[in-house]
Amino acid sequence: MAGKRERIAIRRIDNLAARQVTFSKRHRGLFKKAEELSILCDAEVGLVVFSATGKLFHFASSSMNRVIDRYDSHSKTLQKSEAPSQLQSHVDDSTCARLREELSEASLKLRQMRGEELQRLSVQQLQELEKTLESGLGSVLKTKSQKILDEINSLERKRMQLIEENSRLKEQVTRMARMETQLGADSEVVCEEGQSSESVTNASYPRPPADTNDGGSDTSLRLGLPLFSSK
Amino acid sequence: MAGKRERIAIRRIDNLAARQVTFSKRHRGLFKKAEELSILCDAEVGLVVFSATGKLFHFASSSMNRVIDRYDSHSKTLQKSEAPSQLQSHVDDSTCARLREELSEASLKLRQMRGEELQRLSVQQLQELEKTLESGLGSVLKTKSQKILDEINSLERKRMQLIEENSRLKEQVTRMARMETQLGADSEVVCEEGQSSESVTNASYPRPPADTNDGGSDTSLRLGLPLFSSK
DNA sequence: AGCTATTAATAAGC
DNA sequence: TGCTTATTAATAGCT
Repeated sequence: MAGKRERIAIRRIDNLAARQVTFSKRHRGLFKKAEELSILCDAEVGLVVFSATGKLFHFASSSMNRVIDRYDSHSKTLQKSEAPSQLQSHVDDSTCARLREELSEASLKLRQMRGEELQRLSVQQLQELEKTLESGLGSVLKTKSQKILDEINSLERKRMQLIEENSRLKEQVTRMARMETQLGADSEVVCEEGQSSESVTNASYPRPPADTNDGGSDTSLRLGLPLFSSK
Repeated sequence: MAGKRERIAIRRIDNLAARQVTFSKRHRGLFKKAEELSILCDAEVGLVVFSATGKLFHFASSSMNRVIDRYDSHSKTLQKSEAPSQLQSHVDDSTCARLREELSEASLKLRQMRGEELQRLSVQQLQELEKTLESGLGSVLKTKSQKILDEINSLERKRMQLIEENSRLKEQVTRMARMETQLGADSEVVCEEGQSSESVTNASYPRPPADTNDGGSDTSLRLGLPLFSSK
């Protein structure tokens, strides 16, 4: 009854509860280490963390304001010549309040689309959300399919060009070899390192421009839709 | 040829060289963990460290300015005595700008989750989005199933209560009818409009409280998950 | 800078 | 949220 721990990948933890537990554990660890560093090594440390739910945690070996000031003066050669009463832009508070409201609403919707905080929704609302998600998922799959198709086509085009070029080169090599032969046996020049003309096909070329994304790790791309969409 | 490590006390390391070495090791560890926390737990993290020699190191999951702004606006709830030259509340422009930024970012994400503006995303990003949507959809379906189940159970309970009450009433009616008969045939009082005792079972009751949601239009609720989830 | 012996952090499970 | 344990990760003391 204990920890069968496996190393976890460093990517957003999907499960809400697990994410919160991990946050609680790791944020303690992080703050502890921050404090230790500041004490052991006589460093000035400032650490600010906002949890996914917006809660604020902070630590500063001296004071946060001091750390921030020092940070600003270090990173900024940018002038702060705004001392006088800046009257210009001054967006009023109501605008800001509205922005806050809109933002919190958008955040809630995002969390709900990720499957969190659904309890308060009615069956009707859940139904709508479901429809939205399904439709969104459909678009994503379609777009992904299209992009992959495009990529395949592009690669195919490049391949054909290379094959063509390859043929030309091969022909040229053959021609030159024949000329060599006709000129008599002077000295080996063309096929120096045992590279026969047949192997030209497999010779390595410089990488095609861009698309260096080999990403050899993921062969499990689920397309989820007919590759050749009917659009 | 290796580490006989003893646990060290957390106090300033006197030896300069040792202190610098420890700083170099620990500060890397600290930044790594800060980044991991921000990724794993979807937290916004800002970390600033000045070494004893005055060198600056910093990390921010978003941007340092953003973290500092957010920190300020959080802690600002306490102090009002600032900016003497200006009208007090005056949430400064940078806060507002940050809000705007966050809002537009959230909106974009929302649109993308709904299947819009996907063209700029890479296949990798689309893949991530797909996973998020699928996971969200799963949660929605699960929640919906649960709510529907709850509703069914609730209705069933109410039905049973009504049946019970109905039985009682039926019995009472029968008893009263019998009394009528015994008292002789004075005049018809109980069953005035040809409503026989048998029909009581089908009599209309006032609607059960709440749950007036008849919603007769949608009989196509797709649950999409086993109704009896195993969670 | 590298290299281990050890300690510290922490993923899972209650 | 707190506790426990199996494992992995960080790192103190040397070279």
